[in-house]
Amino acid sequence: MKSAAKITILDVANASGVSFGTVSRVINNDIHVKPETRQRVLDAMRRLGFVANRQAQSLAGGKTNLIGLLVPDLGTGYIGEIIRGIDAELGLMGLDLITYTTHRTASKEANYVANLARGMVDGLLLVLPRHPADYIETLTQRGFPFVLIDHQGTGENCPAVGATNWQGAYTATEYLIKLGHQRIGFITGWMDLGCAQDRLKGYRSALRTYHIPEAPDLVYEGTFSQPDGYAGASALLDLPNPPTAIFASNDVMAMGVMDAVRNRGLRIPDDISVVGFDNIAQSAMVYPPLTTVQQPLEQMGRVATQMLLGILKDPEKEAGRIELPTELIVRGSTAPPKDRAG
Amino acid sequence: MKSAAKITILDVANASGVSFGTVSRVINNDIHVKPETRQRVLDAMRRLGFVANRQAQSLAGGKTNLIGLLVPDLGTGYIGEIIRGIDAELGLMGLDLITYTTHRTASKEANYVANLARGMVDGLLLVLPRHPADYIETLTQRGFPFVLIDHQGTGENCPAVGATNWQGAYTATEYLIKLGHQRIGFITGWMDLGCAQDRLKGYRSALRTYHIPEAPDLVYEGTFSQPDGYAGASALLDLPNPPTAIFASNDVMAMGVMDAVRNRGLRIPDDISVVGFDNIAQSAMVYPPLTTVQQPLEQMGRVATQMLLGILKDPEKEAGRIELPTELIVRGSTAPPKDRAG
DNA sequence: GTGAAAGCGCTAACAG
DNA sequence: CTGTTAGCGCTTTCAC
Repeated sequence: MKSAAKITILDVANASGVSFGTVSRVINNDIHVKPETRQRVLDAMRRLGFVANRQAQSLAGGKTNLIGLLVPDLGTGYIGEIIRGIDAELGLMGLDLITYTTHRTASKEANYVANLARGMVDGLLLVLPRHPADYIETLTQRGFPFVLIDHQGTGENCPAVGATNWQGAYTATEYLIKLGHQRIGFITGWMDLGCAQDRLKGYRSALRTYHIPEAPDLVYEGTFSQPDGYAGASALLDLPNPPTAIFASNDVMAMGVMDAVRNRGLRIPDDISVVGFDNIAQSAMVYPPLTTVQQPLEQMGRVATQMLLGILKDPEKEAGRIELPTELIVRGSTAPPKDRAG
Repeated sequence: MKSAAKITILDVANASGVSFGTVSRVINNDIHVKPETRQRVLDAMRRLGFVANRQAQSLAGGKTNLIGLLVPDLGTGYIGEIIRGIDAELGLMGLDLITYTTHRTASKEANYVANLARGMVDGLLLVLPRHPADYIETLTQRGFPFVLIDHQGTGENCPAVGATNWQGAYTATEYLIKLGHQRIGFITGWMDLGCAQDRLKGYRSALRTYHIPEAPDLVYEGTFSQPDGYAGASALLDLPNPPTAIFASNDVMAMGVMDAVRNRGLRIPDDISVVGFDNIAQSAMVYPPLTTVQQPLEQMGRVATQMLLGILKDPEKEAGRIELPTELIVRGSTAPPKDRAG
C-alpha cells in the first residue's frame, strides 16, 4: 500500500474510476458533478485518507485560504486577546491563520512580509508594526491586501484599526486631576509607535486643559516593558518633588510601577496612585486591582479581520483607519493624593 | 513594467542573461556557479524585487523549511515562553515557524495536524495536545516528524519533552508540610492531561510520605483557568474544616485563589498560604509575590526544537521522552499556618 | 457531467 | 560551470 502521505488526487481518481479533473471538482464543491459520482469520489477519499496538498492548491489556484498575522511578540495577554477576535472571524469564513513572531526585529518583519506576500497567504494582518514604512508602499502598489492593527500611521492613509488612544489617556489623566492630583508622572511606550505618541499627547492635553504646568522631568520614556515601569517609577520617585500619581502607557509597565512603589515602602493608592493602559486580564488580578484604560482588543481583531475580508472580496474598496473607543476602568489603585485627602 | 508580485525566476533569468536553472542554483546557494554569474543574477534579483514563491519551492523541492507549531491558546505567558525557546533554535537554522491556535478544540487540532502534515510544513511541534491519540498513530506510521511538548503520553512512546511535574508537586507539597501545614487544598488542571495528573500524584505522594491522611474533599478539579482557582478556593474555604494552604496546579489558578482568599477578608500568607505552578512572569508581580514551581518553559521549547531538528536530519533516530527539572521558587505567598505560628 | 491538456513557479537530475 | 528537461499536485480552461 502507498504511504498515506503520498496519496494524490490521481490515486483517488483511479480508486473511484473517474478522471482526476473530476476529483478536483469534488474537492472544490463544483456543482457540475453527478451526486452519485461525487459520493463515489468522497468515499475513495475517505478510504485512502486523502488530504489535499495545500502548496499545490495554491500554486495552481492562485490563492491559499490562509491569512498571515505578524505580531511583535506573544505571551503578553495583549496579543492573545486580539488573536481571539481574529480567529473568531476567520473561522466563520473557513480561512486559516498563520502567525509569525517578529520579536520586534524590523528586518525580520520586512522579511516576513516579503515572503508572506509572495504566495504564502492571501492577506496580511499586522499588529503593532515597527517599521511599516519599509514595506507598506510595496504592499500597496502591488495591491496586496493588508490591515494594520493598533498602528497610527505617520501620515500614510492605509487600512488600519486602532483605539482612541489620545482620548483614553486624556480621560485617565483628567480623572487623576479631578481626584486632586497636580503632579502626575507619565511613562511612555516606544515613542516610534503612534499609539504611544497619542497617549502622551492625551496626557499633555489634559494637563493643559486644567492649567497644570507640564514638568518635563515628570515624563519618563519607556518601551512598554515591565522593567521600564520599575525604572521609570524609581526615577520619578527620586525627584526632589515626586509625583503623587503615575500613569503608565500600558498595564505591564504599571505592574512594574507598582513593584517599585511597594519596594520603597510606599502604599498604593494611599501614597501613590497608579494607572495603566490596555486592561489586560492580569490588571484585575493584581493587588490592588489596577485602574486602567481599556482597549477593546478582541474587537479590534474582529474589525481588522472584517476589513481584510472586505478588501479580499473587493480589492477596489477603499479602507481607511477605524478607531474603536477606549474606556476608563476605575479600580483600587487610584485615590485622592495624601496631602489633599488628609 | 511587470508587477513585482509576478516576477519569477524566469524574469530574473532573462534579465541576467542566464537560464532559469542557474537562477535556481543561486537561490539555493549551489556552489556550482561562477561568482561573476552569481553576482549578475543577484543584481537582477534585487533590481526586479524578486522573492521566491514558497509554494512552488516546496512543491518542487519536497520541503518547506517551515515548522508548524500547534498551541491550544495564546495570551497566557506560558506559551509565549515556550515559543521564545522555539524561535531561538529555529532562527539559528534558518527555519520559519508558523503557529496555529486550536482554542482547545480537538477537531480543529486533528484537522490542523492533517493539513500541516500534508505539505505545509516539514515538522510539527505540539504544545499541550488535547487528543494526540487521534493522530499520533497516523503521524508515526507515515514517518512524519513531530515532537510533543508538555504532554505525558498515555502509554505511547513518542518524541516528547516535558517537565518533572510529579517531582515539582511533591517538592512544593513537602515544603508546605514542613512549614507545618496539615490540611492542604489542591486544585487540579485538566485531568485528561498527563501533566495535571502527575501534579496531583506528586501532591498525594508527599502527603503519604508524611503520613497525612488524604481528604478527598480537599482536592478540587479545575481546568487550568483563573475562575477555577477562584471557585476552587471558595469551595475549599467553605469546608467545615478548611485548609490552611492551597496548592493550585498552575499560576493562573493560583491568582484566582488569591483573589478568592482576599475577597473573604483573609490574608495571604498569614491566614492562607498559596502555591502555584509554572512561574509565569506575573507570579512575581502580584502581591504578595507567589511561591510557585518553576517549569523551564523556554528551555522546553529549545529542547523540543532540537529534538525535532534531529529527527528531521535523521528520520531513523529514535527519540523518547525528555523531562526537564522543575524548581520550587519560594516567595511571599507562603508561611507557617496561623494556629501553629501563633 | 466528465475527460484531457495546459500550466502555476520552482527544484533536481542529467547532459554537456 | 551552465543549459535542458522532467515533474511536484493541483486548478482551470476547453472540448466532448
